[in-house]
Amino acid sequence: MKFEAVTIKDIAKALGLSTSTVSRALRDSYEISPETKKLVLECAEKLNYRPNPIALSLKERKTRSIGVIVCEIANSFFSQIINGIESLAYDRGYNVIISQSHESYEREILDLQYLSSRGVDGILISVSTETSDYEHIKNLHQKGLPIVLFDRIAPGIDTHTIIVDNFKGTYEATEHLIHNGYSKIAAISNSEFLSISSERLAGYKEALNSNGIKINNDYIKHCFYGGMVFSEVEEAINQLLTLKDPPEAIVTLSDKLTIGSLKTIKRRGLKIPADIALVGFSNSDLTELTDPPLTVVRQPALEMGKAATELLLQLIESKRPITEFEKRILSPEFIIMESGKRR
Amino acid sequence: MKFEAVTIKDIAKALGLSTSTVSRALRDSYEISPETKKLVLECAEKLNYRPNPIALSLKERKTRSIGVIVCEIANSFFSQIINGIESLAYDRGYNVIISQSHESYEREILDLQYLSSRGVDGILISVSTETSDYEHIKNLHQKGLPIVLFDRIAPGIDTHTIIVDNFKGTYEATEHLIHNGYSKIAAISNSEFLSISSERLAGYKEALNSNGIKINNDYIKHCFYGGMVFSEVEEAINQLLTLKDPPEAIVTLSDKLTIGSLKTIKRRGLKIPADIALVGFSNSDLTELTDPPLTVVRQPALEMGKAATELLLQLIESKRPITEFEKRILSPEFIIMESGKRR
DNA sequence: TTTTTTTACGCAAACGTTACCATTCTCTAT
DNA sequence: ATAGAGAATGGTAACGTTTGCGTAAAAAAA
Repeated sequence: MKFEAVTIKDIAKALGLSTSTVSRALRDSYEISPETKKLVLECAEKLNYRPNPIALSLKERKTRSIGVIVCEIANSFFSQIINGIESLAYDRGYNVIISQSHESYEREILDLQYLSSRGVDGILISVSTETSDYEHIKNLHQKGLPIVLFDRIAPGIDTHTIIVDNFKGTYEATEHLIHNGYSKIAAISNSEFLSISSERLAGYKEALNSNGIKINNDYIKHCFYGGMVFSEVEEAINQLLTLKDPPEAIVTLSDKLTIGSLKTIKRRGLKIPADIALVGFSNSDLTELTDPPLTVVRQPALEMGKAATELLLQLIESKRPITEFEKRILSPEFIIMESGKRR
Repeated sequence: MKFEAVTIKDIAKALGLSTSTVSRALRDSYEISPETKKLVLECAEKLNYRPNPIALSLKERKTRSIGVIVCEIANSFFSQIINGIESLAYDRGYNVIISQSHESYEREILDLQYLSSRGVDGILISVSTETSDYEHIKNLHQKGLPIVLFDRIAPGIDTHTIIVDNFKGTYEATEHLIHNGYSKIAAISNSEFLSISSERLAGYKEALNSNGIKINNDYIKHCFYGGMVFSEVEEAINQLLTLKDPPEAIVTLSDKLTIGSLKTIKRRGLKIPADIALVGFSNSDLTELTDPPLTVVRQPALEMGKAATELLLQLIESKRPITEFEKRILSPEFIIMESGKRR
């Protein structure tokens, strides 16, 4: 059923040449006479010859494709990242193969195995929330497969990493609330395992600290699945609001948590920021349209995707082994709207 | 730099067998004795053998990968679709290779060429807004490459298609406005070339018609880039609002148009629905949180992705040529909130 | 015992391409 | 004249796998 492609052999046969000559002519080798080259090129054009990338892959042991593993595609932040990845990969002639971990450790292992066995030239990965053991990644990396980590970093792997300044993000968000007169500020974070969680929480704590506010551990909630399970967020908010001394403001440390919190708070009939203030990470393009418009920390997702791809291709295409690794940190954008304003 | 994979040869050498025997043992051929099979299997396990899919692809002329072309990944609707595609493809052992057309005809041609030359087994495509000539798709399809069209259909191509009941979507949305007392209802649509545009506009017109409202062509606006260019939407809204007899409600016929319109209307300081009502297509997960909560037509994107993949794999894996094609139409969901309520 | 059948395996070609080595000419310099 | 160099091309192996065909040995039938 599949259509027959024109091969180098067909050209050779048509012209009465050998395949080696044709191959060399196509690659513009100095060994081939100009006339033959012209003949071959014309014939190739006429027959609409397209080199077979699979055959090339087999020979060169390169596939010109890169694998991407994220928890979820249908998430503004990650889809924007993928947009960046795809756009740069496209320019450089690489395919992008997408895999989702759905926040599952097992699935992440399978994805990784699958991609590497499919012979991708390199992998971009943002680890799943369940992942606390990084051996599967480390192993593959030690075997020589180029890997670049982005957003959610796996510690102990010697390679390029690219993240946003998470500390700064929450620091600014928290301080914004403090400057607006809040001092009872809670934080809702992703799983404690994730690098982004500790970095972001550190920013939150430091903002409180340097403004002389004592940290209250009851005000810090972790949602293991980062809001992928809505009830988790609901539960966290409920716990916070039923404390004997409930918080007056909440900082949410990831996109889904922000949206989930907003939804929960509104469903409880509370007004933002009158009853409770809310600021958090989000890359949704609707945050300025919500009620109230959300004050958010926005990550430069497109750039992150591009930068990560840039670094990965650098690793892939480098002749000699690279031992110096870059840790690129992009600055988040802090967009002030209404949801964190003074009451 | 790339790690060496274990091949069938390594196993053969280790066991003093021929590669054919090993190959057959691994495929559990009846020609191989149980003892040899056991030996081979154990050895494969021990050496951590993984079959090389590239070599297989070259031999079988199958890559077990499918290509997807959409205008933009960072769009709720399409990222949800891709989520569906990826999940089903994963289950069936296929890779998903993503390409974006960025609503460009040229780019779509390149994407298609690229994917087919990369040897994907089939393609899922939702055409770009610029595309009005479908020869590039038709050609590939006639050469035998399995293609399934979804959402934005290319006419004149004999294959499976999967769409949402676009007519019904706008019909319901428009009628909802009418039932709420509106009769001056405008429509903002994508490019006239797109199949979804005509289908959705037809629903709008029919709803007006069957409720005895005359169609006013000044009330119908087309945004060629479907809201990818924000100013387009702004312009359309401005034109509508400066008519001598301006509309009192707007139906937006795609996700980006809905969001763009909401943004524009709010920026102009108008209240929804008090000053102007707004309902439209959207798959964003934030529409219930906007101010006001948006009444929307939601497409079952995940299902669409799965269904499209299902149909494509059916095409790919079928032994005999398929001549009977399915046109699957899914029902949209109409979610009533505030933005289309009576004033 | 001899012939036939079955069992269990090896050989080699093929998928499309490239790279190394070899071969045939045609010049040029001695 | 003749070795040597250079130009232009062909032959072949290799990448990893499957598969049709061939064949030795063992088992079954005669």
